[in-house]
Amino acid sequence: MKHGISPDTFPPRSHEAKRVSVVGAAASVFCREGYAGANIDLIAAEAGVSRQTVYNHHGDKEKLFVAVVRDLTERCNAGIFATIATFPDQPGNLEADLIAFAVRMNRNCICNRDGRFLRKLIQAEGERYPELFADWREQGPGRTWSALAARFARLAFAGHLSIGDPDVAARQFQALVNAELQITFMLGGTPTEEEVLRSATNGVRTFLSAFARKRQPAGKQPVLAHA
Amino acid sequence: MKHGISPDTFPPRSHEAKRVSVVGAAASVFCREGYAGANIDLIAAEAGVSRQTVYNHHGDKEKLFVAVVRDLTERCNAGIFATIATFPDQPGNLEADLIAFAVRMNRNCICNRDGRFLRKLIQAEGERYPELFADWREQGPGRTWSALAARFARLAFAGHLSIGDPDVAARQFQALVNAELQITFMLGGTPTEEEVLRSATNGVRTFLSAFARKRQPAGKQPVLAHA
DNA sequence: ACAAATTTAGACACACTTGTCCAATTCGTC
DNA sequence: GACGAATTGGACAAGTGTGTCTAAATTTGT
Repeated sequence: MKHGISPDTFPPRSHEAKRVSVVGAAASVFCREGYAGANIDLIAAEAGVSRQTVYNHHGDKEKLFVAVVRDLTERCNAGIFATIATFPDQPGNLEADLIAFAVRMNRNCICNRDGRFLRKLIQAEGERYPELFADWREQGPGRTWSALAARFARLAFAGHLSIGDPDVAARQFQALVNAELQITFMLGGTPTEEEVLRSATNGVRTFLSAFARKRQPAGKQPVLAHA
Repeated sequence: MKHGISPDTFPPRSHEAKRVSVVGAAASVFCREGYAGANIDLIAAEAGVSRQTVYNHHGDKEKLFVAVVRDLTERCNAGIFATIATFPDQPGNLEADLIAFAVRMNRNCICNRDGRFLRKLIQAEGERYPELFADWREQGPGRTWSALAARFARLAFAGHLSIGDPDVAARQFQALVNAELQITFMLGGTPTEEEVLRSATNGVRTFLSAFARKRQPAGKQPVLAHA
């Protein structure tokens, strides 16, 4: 059964496939039940492997937890940076472009599986494993905020916005755009596409009301006059 | 020892005092360790009572957890409404008054012991006990948001602000004022007085930039020109 | 098809936790 | 000082979870 085209992708497939399957199931169970409440047997069952395989691959409950956090952190950061790369540097319609960007950010980074899981793990276990989340804090918020701030600074430099401190503006943008999703996030739920769009729309409009450039060529004001 | 003035407050003191002591210790341990990780022996030790006393008073781990949540919800809501009562209806200096209000809200409701504990319990166990947090959601966010929105509506009606939807404005006010505290909140920390003040100041300034009334008597613009 | 590595199911020891029971002690009240 | 209620510390059974071990079954590479 080694003739070129085999239905299973690769020789070392099952092994690696099981590893990621275990990490995925572990993320789900750790988030649902908390670290203390998580049960290795349940993780193994949910991953479709035996308990012994879990121990063979990751050795320990705590090591498995660390692997889960590292995995989530890595994928979440990648997603956030990929989305920041789609920031509208030369906006046609500033309001519409920023709303679309905010929706992308929410859908691909904040509300997706990895984002919700990582957020919950940080909230639940962040105090108990401070050193574990240190590199999340450095490479996550530490880098993404300034990356986003740089994009807003460029937008201001190009004359589309009037911003005092780009770091503050970036954080306030995020806060405004998620303002109406806080309670849903708190309870671990996933907001509907419509809720995301409405929160983003309201947030971007307020953001632009506050940061629209003060002096602009006559007759070329950005379109904000909906509400 | 029942003569009017006794050093210990009341006849039925020890009994009730122990009850609240247990609930307080339980809140602390449930938050630190999660429901599954919380240990009755540890709660008893932290409350300074024996394990049997915990069972005598609350009967069950789950009943104790419910008592903790009810207690926290009640006190938090009381604090929030008491603070909303101090909303500046007739502001002398709108910016300064709103900043002071935001700082009060943070210090007395969001960052204090009860606020942090309740938030963490909701985030950690909200999915697993949906019915338990139902009345929190109704009487907590459900009422406090509209109470705050009503205050902003009055402020707009009196001509101090130009607001489209008061509910949206109230949520965005909260989001802006806490924008720079999100990461600290996530990790369960307590921001410093200075961080609270800075976040509130930046948030209120942006809020007023967005919602300052559009037409105002000449020469009476609110003071926003710091940054 | 064969040999090596991996996976599996089950049993197992060990530790921990919950909730109960009970005798001894302490506390509040008269 | 004495009575009754509450509290304490400890022992206890039952259940659960972690991590290890083993022999059998399966999969993988050659």
